[in-house]
Amino acid sequence: MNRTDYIQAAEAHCERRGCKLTALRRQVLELVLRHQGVVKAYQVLADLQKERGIAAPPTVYRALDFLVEQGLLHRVDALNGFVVCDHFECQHESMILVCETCGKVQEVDVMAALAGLHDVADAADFTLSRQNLTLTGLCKACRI
Amino acid sequence: MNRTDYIQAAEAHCERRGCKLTALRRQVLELVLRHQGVVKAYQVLADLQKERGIAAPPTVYRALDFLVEQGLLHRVDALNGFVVCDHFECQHESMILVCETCGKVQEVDVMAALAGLHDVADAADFTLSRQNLTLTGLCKACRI
DNA sequence: GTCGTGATGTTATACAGTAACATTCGCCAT
DNA sequence: ATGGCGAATGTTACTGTATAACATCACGAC
Repeated sequence: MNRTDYIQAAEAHCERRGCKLTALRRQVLELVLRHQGVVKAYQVLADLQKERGIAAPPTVYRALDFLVEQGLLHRVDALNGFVVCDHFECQHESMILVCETCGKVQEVDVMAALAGLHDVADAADFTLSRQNLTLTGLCKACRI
Repeated sequence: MNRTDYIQAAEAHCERRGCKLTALRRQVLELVLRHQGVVKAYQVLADLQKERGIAAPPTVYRALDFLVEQGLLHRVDALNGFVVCDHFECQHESMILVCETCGKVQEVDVMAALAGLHDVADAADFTLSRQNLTLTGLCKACRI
């Protein structure tokens, strides 16, 4: 899916969920798309400032929070960053793999593996929220 | 295991690993133990200042980093916090469950479930680091 | 119109973490 | 003992991350 298609799909996705991908939110989403991998909020802020003059932290944080809420982005806690989700349509939980060496990120579907975690949580009388796991390790290229 | 026993075991644990649980590090560990659940670095800093007058952020961060390295604490990325590990002796990977409502934390052993995650990662040509997962959800009490 | 609601702008500040350098402490080789 | 080394701690200052609180704007419902 190219960038334009993605944005269009994202817009429809928001519409279906009863909210709007406004101009600002779209602009922030585009800025995140332009990077590959994890982006930091203040990087987005800097980019945004280049494009539209002044902008303050709350502006980008509000947009990023919205995009995460809609499932268009995932927050990567371990890195204080954000990464695009390219399958926001389907409801799969997923696992985000972050390479400790090169920083590259990949997202994989893990319904099966997560079932095991849910079992363990159930055994501990704990109900997991829907969530995307972020795990760190070494990608193929860096492992060599 | 009570607090005193824990500290003693922790001290021995460090000794075995060829490093020292110094007075400062022990004091920080005690401060973390005093809370239940997740503690923030600046909370520890404030506590430390109450006990010994001035203290600066690097002082507690260095101690916390050391304790995490020794396996005595886990970092909880999602909360920018730290939590005591009560089984630092065994090498199990574990899963930390954080209740979204009451903030209580429990740690459970999940070798089996993690095996599934490792399989998925392998399939993606990705080598996971040893790590402790942090998942959010609702604990028994808050689910009602 | 105007009112309510949601989005955005603005200011200021709180919270989190680290770089860089100074100082102290414990140890041990001489 | 002493001087020198490495690890730990102290100190200053800063960078990065995030949010509170309030002002303003856009726009549809009535």
